[in-house]
Amino acid sequence: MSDRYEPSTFESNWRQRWKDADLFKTRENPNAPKYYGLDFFPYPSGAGLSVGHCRNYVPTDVICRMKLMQGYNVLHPMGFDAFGLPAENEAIKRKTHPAPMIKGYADTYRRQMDLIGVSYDWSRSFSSSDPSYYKWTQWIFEVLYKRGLAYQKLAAVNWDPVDKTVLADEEVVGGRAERSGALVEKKYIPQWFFRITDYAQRLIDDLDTVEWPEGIKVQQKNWIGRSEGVQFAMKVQGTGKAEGGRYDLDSTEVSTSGEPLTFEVFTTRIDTIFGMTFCVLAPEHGLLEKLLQGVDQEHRDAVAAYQLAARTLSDTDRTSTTREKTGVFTGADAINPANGEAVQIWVADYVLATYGTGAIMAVPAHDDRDFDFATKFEIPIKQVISPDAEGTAVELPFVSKDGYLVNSGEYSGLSVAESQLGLGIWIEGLGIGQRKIQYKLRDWLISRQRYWGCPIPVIHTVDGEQQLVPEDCLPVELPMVEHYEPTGDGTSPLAHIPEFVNTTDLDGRLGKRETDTMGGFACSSWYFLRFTDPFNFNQPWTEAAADYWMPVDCYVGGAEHAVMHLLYARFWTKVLYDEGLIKVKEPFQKLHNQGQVLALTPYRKAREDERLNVGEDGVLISFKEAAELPKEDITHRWARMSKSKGNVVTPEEAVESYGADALRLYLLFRAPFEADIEWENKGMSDLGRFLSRIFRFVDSQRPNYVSNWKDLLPFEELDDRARKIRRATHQAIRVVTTDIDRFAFNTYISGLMKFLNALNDLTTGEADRAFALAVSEAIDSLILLLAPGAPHSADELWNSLGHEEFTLNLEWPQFNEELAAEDAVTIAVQVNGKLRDTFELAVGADQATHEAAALALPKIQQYVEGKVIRKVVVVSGKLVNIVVS
RNA sequence: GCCCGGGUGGUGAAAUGGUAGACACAGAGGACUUAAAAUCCUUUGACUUCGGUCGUGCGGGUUCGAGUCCCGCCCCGGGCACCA
Repeated sequence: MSDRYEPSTFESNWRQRWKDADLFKTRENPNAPKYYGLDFFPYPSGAGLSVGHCRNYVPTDVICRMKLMQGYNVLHPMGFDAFGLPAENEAIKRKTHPAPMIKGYADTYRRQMDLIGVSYDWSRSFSSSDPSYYKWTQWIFEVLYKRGLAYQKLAAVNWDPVDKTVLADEEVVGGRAERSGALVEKKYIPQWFFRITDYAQRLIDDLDTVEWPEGIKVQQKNWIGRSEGVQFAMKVQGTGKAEGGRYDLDSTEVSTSGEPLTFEVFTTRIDTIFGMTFCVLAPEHGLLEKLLQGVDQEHRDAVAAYQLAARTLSDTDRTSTTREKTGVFTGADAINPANGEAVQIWVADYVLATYGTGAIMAVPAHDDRDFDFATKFEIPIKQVISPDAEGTAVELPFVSKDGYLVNSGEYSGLSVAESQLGLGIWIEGLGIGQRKIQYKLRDWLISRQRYWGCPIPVIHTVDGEQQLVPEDCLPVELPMVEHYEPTGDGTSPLAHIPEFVNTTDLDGRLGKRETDTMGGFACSSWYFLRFTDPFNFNQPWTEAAADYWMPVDCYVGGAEHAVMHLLYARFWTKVLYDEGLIKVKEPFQKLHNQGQVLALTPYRKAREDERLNVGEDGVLISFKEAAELPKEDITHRWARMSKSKGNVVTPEEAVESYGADALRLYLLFRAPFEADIEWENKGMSDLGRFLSRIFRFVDSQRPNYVSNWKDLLPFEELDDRARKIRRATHQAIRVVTTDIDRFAFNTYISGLMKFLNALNDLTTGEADRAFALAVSEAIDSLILLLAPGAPHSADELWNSLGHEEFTLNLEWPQFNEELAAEDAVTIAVQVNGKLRDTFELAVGADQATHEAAALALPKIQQYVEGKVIRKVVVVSGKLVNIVVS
């Protein structure tokens, strides 16, 4: 063996030997605890992996390898999120079919993952587009359907009337189709939804039971958007007789049938109800049709025109915050139930039809949006909240909830909190409304009018009824066809394949299959369950397998999935729990988000005729281009590694030039796991040098190596040097074990470096028997502690000492607190909190000894002389602080 | 605008309220070498009258003691964005 790290001479050999030995096959020893380590389900893109993608695979691998050595049964699988739009678009571009294409890409991913030595059990691998997998995706769809959680309803899509196609939100720019330039319309077509809103509260509550980054939990909570408020009915003035109440509804400014028209509003600020000076209905509000019958022609036309405009505007533009508020008066008034005053009813698109009731009470004095609107349309503004109980007038809008009511009848003088409760109860007592909890969360739209996805297992009968495809007829297979491109009429390409569409229903009559497919997020919402039992032909998983392996102990991936994937997977897990199919309510016990890998990327200054996108201060150029331009025209910036930026370093390049273990250690060492890495190839050679130092150390100590040190060391009389070697060893075991457990991989590696430095310092001079035994323990420990991070090198080193086993099959070293303990510590001495001196003290000395020793120091006496000692703080084993005055 | 992260030497970074800068990189000096590479050793926060003084984005506070806790700001990154 060499005395340096020469990856080309051994790394690929070890990978072959691991493969031949089936080393990574999941072991299921009875009585052993389990550990389930999982990386996010990747979509295998044609660009292949970059070293950036390895950022999460390597740390998960390190922790799984350590857990295995610690005696756990480890499940560490990998598969591919193959269905979905990215794959289909790529296949269309390449004029090929997505199935073979994605298979090829997945093979590349697998080859690259193997190349860096990640210990995946490939025997459990699958793709979400495998019929044997999506059969069960459909089966779970049916579970949801039967529980009333999957339903079809009309929903708006962006429709391009020229290209006759459905557009994604990002394909609509300024209300026009990016490609055709046509004014985009909202088209209502039936779409499938999952009723995730039923689970809103549980999705909030159970976040308390998982160990996730706090930021991700907050993002999910914000997304679900719970708010507490009051929903109540408003009556339209003059549209009915008063029911003996306090309102004068006999006015006939607006007259219709005689039935009072009402609409509901939701507010979180019921305390401001006396400040309501108008109401706003969303342009899509259902009341408008009736309401308009009773108003004059002029108002009717204005509202109709406004509604038309709202319909053609894209959601993105409509909700742009920079846009000035728009709206029209309906000509009708409503009654404020709090004080009986008439308030104008307006229509404006700043009120969303899809949230709450699609109508609001507007209180311009205490709401920014209402204030803007009232100012523009010269609607009265009435202050009803004041920062103090005296009712001081303040600059409006005053939106703080820290205040007191004024001009609010009998509620004047109460605090916001008190009056919210009181007014809520009053409204309920009046029978016109109730306190209510609203969520921003919408139902999950899963329909895609696209080919490359999991077919929805529904049959539409001639009577227009829906039937589920019976379980024994699953999966509804995606037909292999040559043409699968979007069709131009807004329907799925599947709708144009008669052999697919035409079928018989459960009663033997002609029926039509559902032709929408499920969006990719459905497929990735349960794959972690399938990994527990991936080739079960009869069930999605066996109870025993899921009960044993679930939940995922450690789930690792990018923070960009903070909401969507993680929320959907949690939702499905809860539904499956409710159905009694699994025993966990949450799928992922611990979650970790890796930082990004950034690469230095060249940009050039914009030319005079060029306009840059917002937030950009240069034009992205290739490295080739950068080499040709004058230096002063180029700036380099750190940008996320991606093929489109041309700044990618591939695992192949890294392994070829620096070695897989050097790459792995560099990824671990360069920065904390959660932090971004600024990539530098040189960093890999730095870590390669560290590996070389280990090889050199082992090589130099080989003559002293005693392989059965374990049997002999306990009986050996140790001198000071041997004791120090053992201390360094056990301290290293302690720090490495805890660092890997707490996901601190950078300090894991620096712990190894420190250990090696200590060993190099301690292994000088003559070798005796005690030394040889202590060094042998140190060598074994060093190799084993290195093994999760640099498995090729560890196996090579272990082998070079005459051993046959794979390090992965060895036991993880245990540390002994007594051996790791220092016998003397350095005590810091402070005077008034400032460090003045230090001294050595035996471990375990009492407080009086600390204090006496500190005060005896000449330097300290100088500082204390002539002053009164007020107090002496002693932290045993750490410091003495003398407070003088 | 709101919500999350983060701001520590020349650089990447460490640090359960207890000696700030561990571990590396880069720099400087030296050893080995004909020379280079590789390797090894020493040194490296700033200032200093060599006694010390100052230092973790800024300003306050709590504490015997604050990078760490609290309050108010500034800057950078990310998420949400008219959700009533």
